[in-house]
Amino acid sequence: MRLTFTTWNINSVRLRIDLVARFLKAARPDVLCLQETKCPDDAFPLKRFKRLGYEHVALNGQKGYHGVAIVSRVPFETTGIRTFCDKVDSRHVSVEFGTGAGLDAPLVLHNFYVPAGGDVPDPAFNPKFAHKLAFLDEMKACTALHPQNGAHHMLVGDLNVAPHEHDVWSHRQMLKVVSHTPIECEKLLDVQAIGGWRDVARERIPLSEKVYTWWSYRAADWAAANRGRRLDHIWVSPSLSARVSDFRITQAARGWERPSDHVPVTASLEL
DNA sequence: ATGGTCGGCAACCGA
Repeated sequence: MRLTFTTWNINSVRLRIDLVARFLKAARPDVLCLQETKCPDDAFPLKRFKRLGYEHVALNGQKGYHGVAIVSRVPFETTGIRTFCDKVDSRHVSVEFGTGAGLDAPLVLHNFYVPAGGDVPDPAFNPKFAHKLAFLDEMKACTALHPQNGAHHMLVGDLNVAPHEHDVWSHRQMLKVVSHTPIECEKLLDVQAIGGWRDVARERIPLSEKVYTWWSYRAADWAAANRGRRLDHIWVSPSLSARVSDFRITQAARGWERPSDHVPVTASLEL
């Protein structure tokens, strides 16, 4: 069977629910992982997702900031929420799909919203950057994110780091800009390496090619400037690497009316 | 070199 997964930082799920519906009707992923829902769980637009065919929902929201959600057409069996850096921030939710749906092994899916880290790339002067680095250190130390048993694993989300040279529009001009500083790139790649994760985008698109999933709201013309960054990621365990049959970035969504500054990133797996 | 724009929620904070 084929399962399709999308990750999208929606920057308010309530404000942009019509854009979500537009994407879901066109792309029909089986599973949608959202970040920055900015929505308490009791205000999440459940009915709209149900009408669209997404009846299974795992929520970790909070008022005003952050917030993650997984909505699915396929039932999942268990859900989990992890906290990092002793904060109650809603930055993680996971679900496990069982073999009942036709998979040859269970599949654990982690959805993350890593802290953005503020503006000043020095942890001694900027507590938000210190928090981001500590968050990445905790991800590295988290054994649940070191997939090594018989299950399949995926880790998706807005990781707020563009780790490779061509994950940003200008490596040279971004070296001191939070999201592409050497220390956070190294830490994110450490999380990836210790878990044995495969970066789906970079397994399919050469490192020499520019790839972006985010374009700033502050550009007068985002498409003309094209000063993007690849902040949104889909990682899979080695057991799934050869089963990825499609990967796409829906860049057109950045040009929709009142868009998120992030676009949907989608991978299909043959399970 | 600097400031540029969003969303939440009601003055700024976070991005």
